[in-house]
Amino acid sequence: MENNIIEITTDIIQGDSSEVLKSFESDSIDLIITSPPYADQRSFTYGGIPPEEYVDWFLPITKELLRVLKPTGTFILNIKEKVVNGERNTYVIELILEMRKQGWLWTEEFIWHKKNCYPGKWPNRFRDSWERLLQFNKCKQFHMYQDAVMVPMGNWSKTRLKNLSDKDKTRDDSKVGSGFGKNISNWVDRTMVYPTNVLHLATECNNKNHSAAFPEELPEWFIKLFTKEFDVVLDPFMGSGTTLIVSNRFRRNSIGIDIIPEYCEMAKKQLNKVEAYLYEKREKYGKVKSK
Amino acid sequence: MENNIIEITTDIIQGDSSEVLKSFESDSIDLIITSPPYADQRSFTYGGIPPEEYVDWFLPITKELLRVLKPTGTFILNIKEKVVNGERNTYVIELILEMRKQGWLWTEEFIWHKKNCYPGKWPNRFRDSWERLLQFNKCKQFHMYQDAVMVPMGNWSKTRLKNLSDKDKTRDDSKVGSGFGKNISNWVDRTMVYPTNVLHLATECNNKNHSAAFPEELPEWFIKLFTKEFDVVLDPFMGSGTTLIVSNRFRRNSIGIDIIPEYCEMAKKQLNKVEAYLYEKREKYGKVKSK
DNA sequence: GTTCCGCATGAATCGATAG
DNA sequence: ACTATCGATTCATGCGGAA
Repeated sequence: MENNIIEITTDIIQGDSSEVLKSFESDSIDLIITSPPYADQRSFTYGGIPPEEYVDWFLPITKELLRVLKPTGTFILNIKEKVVNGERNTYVIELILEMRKQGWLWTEEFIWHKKNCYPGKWPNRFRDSWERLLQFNKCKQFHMYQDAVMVPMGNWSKTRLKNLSDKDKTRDDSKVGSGFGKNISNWVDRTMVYPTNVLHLATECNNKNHSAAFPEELPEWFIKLFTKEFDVVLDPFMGSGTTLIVSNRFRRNSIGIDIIPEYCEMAKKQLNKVEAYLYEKREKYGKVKSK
Repeated sequence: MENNIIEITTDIIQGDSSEVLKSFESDSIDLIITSPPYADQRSFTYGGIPPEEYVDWFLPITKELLRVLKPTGTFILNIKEKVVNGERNTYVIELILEMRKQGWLWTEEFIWHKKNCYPGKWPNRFRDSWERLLQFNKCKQFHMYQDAVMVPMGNWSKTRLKNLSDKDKTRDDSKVGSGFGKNISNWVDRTMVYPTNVLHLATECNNKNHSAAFPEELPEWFIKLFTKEFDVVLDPFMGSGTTLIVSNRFRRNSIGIDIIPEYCEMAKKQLNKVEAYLYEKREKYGKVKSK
C-alpha cells in the first residue's frame, strides 16, 4: 500500500463537560489531561466554584470520564488546593477519595515544580511553587511509554533545554555522538535517563487570559508518556487549547470541551495557525507516513 | 547582670509516644517535627503498621501532640504514602482529614524533593523522588521566622552548600551574632531571597541502621523557621536522634521519644559526641550569652 | 484462587578525592 | 579553582513461591 496522509482530527466542542461527555462513546479515549478551574471563593468569572461545592461539582464529570476512558488509558488531573481562611482546603484530597469510590485507581501523584512561581510575600506562608498532577487509571495495566520522556542527564539538561526548538530536540539527540569528539564520547553510553515523578517546568503560558493554563511542556510530557501517534486525547476543560495544540503537534487526535464560547474561539484561532504551519511543513518535507 | 551559660536540655525518653506524651504539660512545645514509621505491609521491624490500620494507630498520638503544642507552635509531619497493590494508598490523606476533625489546622504542605532517590525501574511507574512535609497548626497566628531560612540566590546556593562540612556550619552560626553580622547585612538586600514551599535536599543520613531517618538539613530548616533560641522541639519518633542533634546545635531545647531502646541508646551516643564537641567550642570561644 | 512474605532487581545524584 | 573519576547513598516495587 502506498503512503498516505492520515488526518489528525482536532475537535472543539462548546458546552458543559458533564453534559457533552454523555454523548461520547465508552472506552474511546486514550488520555485525559486537564487543568480544571480551581475552586475560588471570589471570582466567579470562569466557573469559579466555591471550595465547599467543588467535589460535588466535579464528580459527575469524573464519572463520565471514567466511562469514556479506554481500560488502558490514563487520566491526568492538574490541580492544587487554594488557601482558604489560612488553611489548605481539603477539596482535592476529598476528591481523590470520592473518585476511588467511583472506581478510579489513584495510581500516582506527580509533582509539578514551578520554577518561576508567582511572586509575593506573606507573614506566615512562603510562595507556592508546586502543583499536583494526579494520575488516575481504570485498570492496573495501562499503557506507558517511558522511553518517550527520557531526559538528557546531569547539567546538560538545563543548558540544552534552554535553547531548543521542537525539531532541535530530536535531531540533537541523534547527533550527539558525532560532533564533539572525546568530551561527548564519555556521555554517549548513557546520555538519556529516566525521569522521576517530579517535573521541573517553568510556568510560561502564552495565553494570559486563561485562568488555568499550563505550559506546553506539561501536556507534551504526559502525551508522550501515555499515548502513541493517532491516539485520542481529551481535555474537558480546554481553556485556550494548549492540550489540543500539543496533541496536534505530536500527531495525536484530540477533543477539547469548554463552556466559554470565547475560549473555544481562541482555541480555534490558535489551532488554525498551527495547522497552517503544519501544512506548510508537509509540503516541504513530503507526505506523512501512514501507520 | 553578667553573662552566664543557659543550659540547653536534651531529653530522650524510651517508650510509646501515645503513652509518654500523656505526662507532658499542655501548651509546652514550640515545634514538633517527626518522621513516623511509614505504613508497610511487609516489614514489621520498626513498628511497620499495615496501611489500613495506620490512621487509627496514629490518631491517638496526634491528639496528644495537639494538646502539648503551644498555640503559637507548629507540627511538621514528614510522610509519604506507599504503593499498595499498584495504587497510592490513601492513608495519608485520610489522616489529614481526621486530624482536622481533632482540631488541627492543615496550614501548608511542603514538598521535599529527594534529589537522590531510591533506585529501581518499573513498567508503569517512575522512581518516587518526593515526600510530603505537612504543616499543621493549632491556631492561625503561629510563630514563623522567615528571615532565618533565607537562601542565597542563584547558583551561589549550590556552591556554598557544597563546601560546608558540619563543623563549618556550627562555626558559621555561632559567629553570626558578632563579627559577620555586617557583612551579611550587606548581602541581604540583593543576594538573599525567601525560599518557596519546595525543598531540594539529598537524602543522606549518617545513621544507616535507622529505617526512618531524614538528613540534618530537613529539621534544621524547620527549626530555624519555626523556633528561636531556647524554644522546645519535640520528636515523638526520634529514631537515631537527628532532630535532637540539630536542635542542640542551634541552641533549642529538645525532647525525643522512641519505643526502641536501641535507638535511644544510639541517640544518646550521638548527643554525647556533639555535646563534647560543643563544650570544647565554648571553652575556646568564650561563654554563651544569656537571652 | 487467594493472600502473604521474602528476595532480586534496580538508577542517579552527591561528596570526597585526586589530577 | 575547576574537572573527572570513584564510591557511597537511598523509608521500593513487583514478582514468584509458599502457606
